[in-house]
Amino acid sequence: MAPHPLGAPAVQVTHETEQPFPGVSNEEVTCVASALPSPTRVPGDCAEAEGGGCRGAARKLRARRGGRSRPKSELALSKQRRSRRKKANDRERNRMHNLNSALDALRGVLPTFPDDAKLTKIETLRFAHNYIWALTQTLRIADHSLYGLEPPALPCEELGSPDGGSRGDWGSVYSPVSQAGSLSPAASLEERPGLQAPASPACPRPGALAFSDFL
DNA sequence: TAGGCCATCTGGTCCT
DNA sequence: AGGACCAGATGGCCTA
Repeated sequence: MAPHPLGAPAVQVTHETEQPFPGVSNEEVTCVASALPSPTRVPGDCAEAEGGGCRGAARKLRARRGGRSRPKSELALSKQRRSRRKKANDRERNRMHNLNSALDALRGVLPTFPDDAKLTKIETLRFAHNYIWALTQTLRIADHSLYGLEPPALPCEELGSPDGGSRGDWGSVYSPVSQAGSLSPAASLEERPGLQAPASPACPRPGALAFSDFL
C-alpha cells in the first residue's frame, strides 16, 4: 500500500530554493499553516460570548467601570460601524487577492496546460497535491537506482494507487487521494473537453518519469 | 435555463 | 480595539 502523500514526505526541502511566492512573506505562509483546522477553534464553542461565556468576566469588569470611553450617539456609532466594516471588507478583499496570487503562482509551477484552460481553484490544489506525490515517488525510485540498490522490481506497483491499482496507466502515478471525489490530472483533463489527456507514460522506468510525462 | 465558478460582503470567533 | 481567519449568503458571468 502506498503511503499517504501527506504522511511522511520523503523529500528534503532546502532553503536554497527560490521564494515560492514572491511578495508573500514567511509570516503569511505561517498564517496559512496556522489556519489549518485546529481542535481548539470550534465554531460556536464560545457562542455565549455576547454578554457571558468566555469573556463575560472582562466585559462585566469594564461595564462596572463605566466603560472605557464616553458613550457615543447612535449616529456616531453607526458611522463607526460602517467605517469599520468598510475597512474589514478591504482587508478581506486583499486577503483573498493574496490567496489568489498564491494560487496563480502554484498554477505557474505545475506542468503547463494550454493557456486557455486555467485550472479552477480546487483543481489546482488537487493537481498540486497529486503532482507532489508523484514527484516524491520519482525521487524515491531515483534513489534506489542511484545507490546501486536493486532496482525496484515492480515500479508500477510501487507507484500504483492503493486500491490495488497496478494499472500502469497514467492514473497510477497519482496519489491515493486522487481516487475518491478528488481529481487526478487525467481526470481533470477528461473532465475538460478543451484539453487532451496526456499520452500515458505506461509503466515509467525507475527514475525515468520525465517532467513531460505530466504534460 | 440550470449549474459551476468566482468575487465580494458580512458577521462570528480567535488572537495580539 | 483591531486584525486575521473563516464560513455562509448573494449576485454576476460563463457554458452546456
